[in-house]
Amino acid sequence: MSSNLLSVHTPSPLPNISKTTPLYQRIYIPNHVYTHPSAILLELCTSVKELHQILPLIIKNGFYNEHLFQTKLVSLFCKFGSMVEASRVFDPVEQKLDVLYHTMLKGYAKNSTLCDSLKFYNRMQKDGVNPVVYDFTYLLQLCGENLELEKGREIHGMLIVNGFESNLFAMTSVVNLYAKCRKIDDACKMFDRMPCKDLVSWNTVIAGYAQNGFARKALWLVSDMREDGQKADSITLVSVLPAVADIKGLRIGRSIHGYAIRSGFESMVNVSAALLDMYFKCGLVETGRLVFRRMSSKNVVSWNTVIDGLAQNGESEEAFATFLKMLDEKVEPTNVSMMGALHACSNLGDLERGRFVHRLLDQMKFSSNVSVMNSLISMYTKCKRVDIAASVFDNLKGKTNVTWNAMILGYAQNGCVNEALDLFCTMQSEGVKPDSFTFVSVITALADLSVTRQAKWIHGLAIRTNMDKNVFVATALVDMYAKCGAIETARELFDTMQERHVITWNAMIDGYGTHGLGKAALDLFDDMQKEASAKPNDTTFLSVISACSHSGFVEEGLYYFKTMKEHYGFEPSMDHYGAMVDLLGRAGKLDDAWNFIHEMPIKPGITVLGAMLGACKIHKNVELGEKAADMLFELDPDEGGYHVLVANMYASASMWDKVAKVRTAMEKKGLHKTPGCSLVEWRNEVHTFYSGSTNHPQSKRIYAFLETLGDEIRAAGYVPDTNSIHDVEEDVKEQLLSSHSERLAIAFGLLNTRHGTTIHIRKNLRVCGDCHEATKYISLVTGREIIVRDSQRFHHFKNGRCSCGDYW
DNA sequence: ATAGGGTTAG
Repeated sequence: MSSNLLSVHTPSPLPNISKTTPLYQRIYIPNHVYTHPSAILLELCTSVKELHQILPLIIKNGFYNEHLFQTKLVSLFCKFGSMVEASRVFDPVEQKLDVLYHTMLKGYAKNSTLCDSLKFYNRMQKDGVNPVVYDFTYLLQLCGENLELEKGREIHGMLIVNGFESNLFAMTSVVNLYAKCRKIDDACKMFDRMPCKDLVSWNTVIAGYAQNGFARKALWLVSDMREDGQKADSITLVSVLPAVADIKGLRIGRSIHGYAIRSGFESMVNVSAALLDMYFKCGLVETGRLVFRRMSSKNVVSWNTVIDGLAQNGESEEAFATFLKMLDEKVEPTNVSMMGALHACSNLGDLERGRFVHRLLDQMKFSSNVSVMNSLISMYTKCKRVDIAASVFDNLKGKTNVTWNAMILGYAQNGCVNEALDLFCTMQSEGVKPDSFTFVSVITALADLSVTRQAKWIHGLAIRTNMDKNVFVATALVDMYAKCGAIETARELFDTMQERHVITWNAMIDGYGTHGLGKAALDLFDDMQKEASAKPNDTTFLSVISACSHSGFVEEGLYYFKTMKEHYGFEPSMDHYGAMVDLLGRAGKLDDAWNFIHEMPIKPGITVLGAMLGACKIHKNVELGEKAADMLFELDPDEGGYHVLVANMYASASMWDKVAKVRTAMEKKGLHKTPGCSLVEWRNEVHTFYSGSTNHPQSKRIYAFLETLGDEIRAAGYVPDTNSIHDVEEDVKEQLLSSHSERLAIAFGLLNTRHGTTIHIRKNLRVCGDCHEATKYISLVTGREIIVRDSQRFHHFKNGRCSCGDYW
């Protein structure tokens, strides 16, 4: 027996004794009323072990057969989670009081399965004990937690049989049961039937609506509740604030905050955490910071909320710094803290700090927490290290469907389509059911690949598993078809969707944009503005502006940029500025683009300067191009593509010494030109061609065909643009150009498909000017339609013209 | 009897 348990003679830990305390629990000491020491000892117990140490004392004093001691013992064993010990006390009792049964039932409900609890309930009935309200509330709570709707309905029935139909407590539990089982209409019906309602029942139904996605209804109920004469308490606030966050109802959120301050609930950690979360979800970072700073008491939850809130609002540097500050202030991090820190590292793409968190969570024994490990996998894939992610994945025990999804998505986002598909199959063979997340990941991977056959396969699978009803999945399908060049199919799917989300509209608008169908994109955007269910967001405007850019709609682009800022109040991001520079630059308004860059309120980033450089290359403006390149390389982009762009710009102006300089600089930095690669699908197989490659089985035939084709298109008026090549003879230059990967792929397609078949090509880089010109003529002389998807957009070649109108 | 930070999607 531990010494502190024996030192009960000090009066301080004694519970107060009231007039209703049974006499046999008291002993009399002159001038003082004290509880019997054995009872006090029981009160002080905190574990089964300590309880066993007290037991001999109780037996020695002859209290073991006292009903109250028996009940207390059972209740304590139940509290400590040991139903075996509780039964050991319960079973031998000969004359069991009803209260002993009720205590046992509570124990079962808290510690055991629903099945065991119901078994005990049946035994209790057989023994002739009448159930009390609490028996039902505990059983219903258990049903709610385990989403056991059918069993819950049975208990609801039993409760009516026993006459508790209008009991406040019982009915509140019933309302809670239906709400938890996502039967909010039933919950509401029961709530309406309640003859009188108190704060708890109002809170229950409010939380029910909030958790079932009916945010506005939840907010309505709060005012109904106040009309009913109930004052919102901290639980009401904590229940309703997530609903405010759901609908980004800042105004109502602020007024709730005001009420929290006036009523004094704001000082409660859980209330202020809910407020914090609401502000971050509404995007009010500054207010979030303020609330956090003002919090008089912070706990782990408050820290975690701020860390993740910052990460979600693009303040990942600050999020990570906050995580470190939390460690510094000796707040013990939880799994949620680790996930927040990993989230920040993912956003930053910072492998170094990501690895630091990995080491930390190994030390702190979080490696067995699946959720943390899922975030870890995601972090490594976002930092482009699928290899490390895969090793974490392989070694992880107790994978959930989320783990599989994170890994499949990781592969998909890193261009490892085959690995993603393989894992998708393995997942199913191991009996893990793919969900909407899985489908979105796989569809994204296939969109990248643009293989029609596989596109149809996953679409079919989505239909068979009823996944196509999910908005995210359906949107991914729309995006995939658009990326496969099947823009009409994408639109058909879009039109048949029952529910459309902002992202659905964005995907379709973007699809039209990349196909050069600017008019269709803008028409759709008009439709969207008429639709009440989908409000445009900042991404919508990015798609709209880039659609204008691809179609040369300069005026319209400028108009929508203005509308976005002034009418919709969206602050332009770096991507928006990039799209605007692209819009002006592509259209040849290089000076306007350059001025635009200088008038930007933020420092131009890589996307902006890259767009400027690209425009300078197209329009052969070396002077501005050099300036843009200088600013760009100061930002140190780790991509070889920009150097190649500069080199090509100099080449097209025949400035060969400068070309050589850029090449040397590239070598020094260890950057390489990404080799050009084109894919074409034929007879259920994907054929890959690299620039100048001769390893294809049909290689000889292809090159021979290209030569005759070359003669034909030259006869039709094609003039090779050999300006961009130096150091070799004219005929070799022409040969080099005609062996670009897309030409090989096109030749292969023409040779192997029937006349009239459209040829689909997928290229990893931007189509070069000469190939673009040549393909126009090829479409003319062969009478074939050729669709090329390059890294920027689609080109539909038909009758000697391209859909991009030479805007690309 | 009521709530309470969180893992994968564009």
